[in-house]
Amino acid sequence: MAQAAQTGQCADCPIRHRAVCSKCDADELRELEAIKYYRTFEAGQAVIWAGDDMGFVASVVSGVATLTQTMEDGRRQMVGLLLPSDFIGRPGRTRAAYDVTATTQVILCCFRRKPFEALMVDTPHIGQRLLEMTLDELDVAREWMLLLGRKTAREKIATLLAIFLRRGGGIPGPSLTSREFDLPLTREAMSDYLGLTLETVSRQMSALRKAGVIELVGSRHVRIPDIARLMEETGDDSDGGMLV
Amino acid sequence: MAQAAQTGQCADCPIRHRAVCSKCDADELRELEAIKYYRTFEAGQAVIWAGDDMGFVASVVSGVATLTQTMEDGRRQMVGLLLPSDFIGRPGRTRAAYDVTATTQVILCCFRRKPFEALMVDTPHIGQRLLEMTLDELDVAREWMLLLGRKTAREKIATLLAIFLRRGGGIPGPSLTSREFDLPLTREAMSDYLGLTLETVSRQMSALRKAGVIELVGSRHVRIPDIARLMEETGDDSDGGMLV
DNA sequence: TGTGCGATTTGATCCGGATCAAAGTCCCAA
DNA sequence: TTGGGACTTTGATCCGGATCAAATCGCACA
Repeated sequence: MAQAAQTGQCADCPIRHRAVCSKCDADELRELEAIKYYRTFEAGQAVIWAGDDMGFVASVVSGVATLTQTMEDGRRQMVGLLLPSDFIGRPGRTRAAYDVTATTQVILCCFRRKPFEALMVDTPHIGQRLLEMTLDELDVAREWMLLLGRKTAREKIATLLAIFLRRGGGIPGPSLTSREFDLPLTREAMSDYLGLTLETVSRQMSALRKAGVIELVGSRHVRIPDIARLMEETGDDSDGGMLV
Repeated sequence: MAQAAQTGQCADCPIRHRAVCSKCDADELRELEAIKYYRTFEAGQAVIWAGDDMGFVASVVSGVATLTQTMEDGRRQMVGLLLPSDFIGRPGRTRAAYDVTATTQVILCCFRRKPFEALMVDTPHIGQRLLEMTLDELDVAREWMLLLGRKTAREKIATLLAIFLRRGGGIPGPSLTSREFDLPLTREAMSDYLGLTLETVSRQMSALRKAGVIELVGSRHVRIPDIARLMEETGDDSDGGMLV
């Protein structure tokens, strides 16, 4: 959205700018235009369940959705956090592999699968853009694996807050050292993200509050008085994550 | 390798068949041929370190290598297991993001980056193939996240053994219910894969041995007397993993 | 045939996060 | 304005896996 605003183009649908057409070439956009439609989901609503037929691919226009995997006995792990401009679905796959759930109101820009795939064949740079995005997602997944496998509960929470900070707004400059925002996830969804229980998430949020790393207004609004201080808690190399 | 043998083509270099050229079209292969070269690494040898300049992309011809991430204090997490036909490197990235290490003798089929990227522009189906492979890797990463976040130590070990079983040989048919193989990883590398300590890996291997789920010949050779029994231990839906 | 060293196993103990339980808070609807 | 329900916090206790420590195995090499 921020980028769209900067270029003055494609204000209503990020996929034009970021997901498919990095140059906004007119001809290809006309094709995409013809097969796109919008859908809105309310907070808590399921977009699709794993195993369901999925006749579309989509780009998140606004709001937050999650990708989760569930084991037979109910253990759950989030495997994707979908923020505006993120892509949902995969060409060539007709059944959803994961549960997709809106955690806030979400607007999706959908493309029917078949025409989208046909368009990809004719338009190499849609495929190129999708490759770039998928490689970025793979990097995200690998950072996430380090978090799940090796970080402590406290580091996990700090890292998640840093991720919201990074993805929610611009990159903080030297003059901007504090930030505040609303958490788009419940404590339970945070626990699904981090591989913890919701009680541990709550306890560690309290611990970070008591340590002065964060301030809480209600349970969902967070203020970070000192971003550098938060980054120290993540276990990551100093501001490595913020520089990418 | 198995597939290459089946088609009777591309016996020496899997990238021809699986990584880049799913059809083995002659013209494109000639181009690839011109920029490819082989490198061999011994067990334990580093292929490249995170942050190093990386002038090539490559396909694993034989052997096993790993992708690992390390935190400042030494905590380590494996984020990729590279088996024959897997691809290393990413177009457009000049510095390695992860440590790559050979865990057995490894032969790589390398392509110098620049010519490879140039070739990708002219040859859409190389890009398409790479997109498919990257999407598959993303699915692997997401399964791995579920393992790291939610599985018990015993389930983790059983899952890893099942992964070796699946990727090491063909898909077991109804008549083939047992299998044996050499572990390509040390206990320590297994612990880096699973987000455990090496002591826990060793203990759980012993536990599975005592329970009759596996048999050990020395510490590295494993026999699985009953694959279905092993699958029960993984925590996954019954044989879901074997059917893909 | 030792000898030394890395890899592995096993034992004892500790601790971080899970589990079980009970309040507390907030918000919406009647 | 109050009652109910979802979400969150906090407390008490437990337990799986980490940590610290010490054998044991296996093998290349003198």
